[in-house]
Amino acid sequence: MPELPEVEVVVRKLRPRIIGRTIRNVSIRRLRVIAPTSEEDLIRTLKGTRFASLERRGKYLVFTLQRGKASITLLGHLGMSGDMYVVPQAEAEPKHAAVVLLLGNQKFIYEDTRYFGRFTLDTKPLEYLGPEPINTGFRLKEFREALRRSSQSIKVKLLDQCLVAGLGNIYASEALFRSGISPRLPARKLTDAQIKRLWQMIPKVLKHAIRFGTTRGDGYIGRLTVYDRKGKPCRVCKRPISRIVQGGRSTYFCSKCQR
DNA sequence: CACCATGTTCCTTG
DNA sequence: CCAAGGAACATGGT
Repeated sequence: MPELPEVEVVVRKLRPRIIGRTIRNVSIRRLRVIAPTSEEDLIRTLKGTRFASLERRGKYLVFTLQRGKASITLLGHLGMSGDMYVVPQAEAEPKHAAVVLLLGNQKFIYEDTRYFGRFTLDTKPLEYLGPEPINTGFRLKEFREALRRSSQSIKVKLLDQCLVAGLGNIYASEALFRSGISPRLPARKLTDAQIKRLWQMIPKVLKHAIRFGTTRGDGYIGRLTVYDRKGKPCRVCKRPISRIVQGGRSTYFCSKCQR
């Protein structure tokens, strides 16, 4: 999926194109993405409302809609392969359109090849999210205490959205590389210095990705330091990058630079 | 055909 | 009860 940086880029582009616009019609092309909301409920709730705001929370898109004075929250998530954008009403729809909203002469498209994402009225997932790693709320003390309480490997722990919201498989590897920490190290074994370094690097890695892009835009994966570079020379020491599996997912790292 | 993929949730196991 | 591990979800790329 798009991780925090990719979601942030989608939100920034989407925001000016939808704010103030009214939803004239709602078309659900794949029921799974609106669960647990029902099709009837979603259509009835959204039709005739106006987009008032759009914010990002972790990897979620939080839409606020208004109908008169009443306010409605709609939660979006891009799963592994989702995207949301606005196109002219006449434009052909993508093969894997999941939800289409008619906005007068334009339409909002949520497309998702694998349909792992969400477009729903159920906002429960937001309650379990940890702090935002950029802008506000990411405190060193809380981060340190949470790591102390876990025996999971630090790489797997970083994917826990309760710890910090928005890191995914790519940026977890990237942040650990830049912090010089082995992904296999149990979270509770990190030294205070390592924790501080990781706490500092997480926002840096994410902000850098928002600014320069990595996995989106033209489908091109830009300058990632370690992710997907198995066997290629470490950009720092030239030794080949390793790939291991943790929690069923790939981790890339440099066994020399990361202890 | 085999294996891999930016995520989350549910079920099983210990 | 809790933590950890693995499968499932669905489609496509190599």
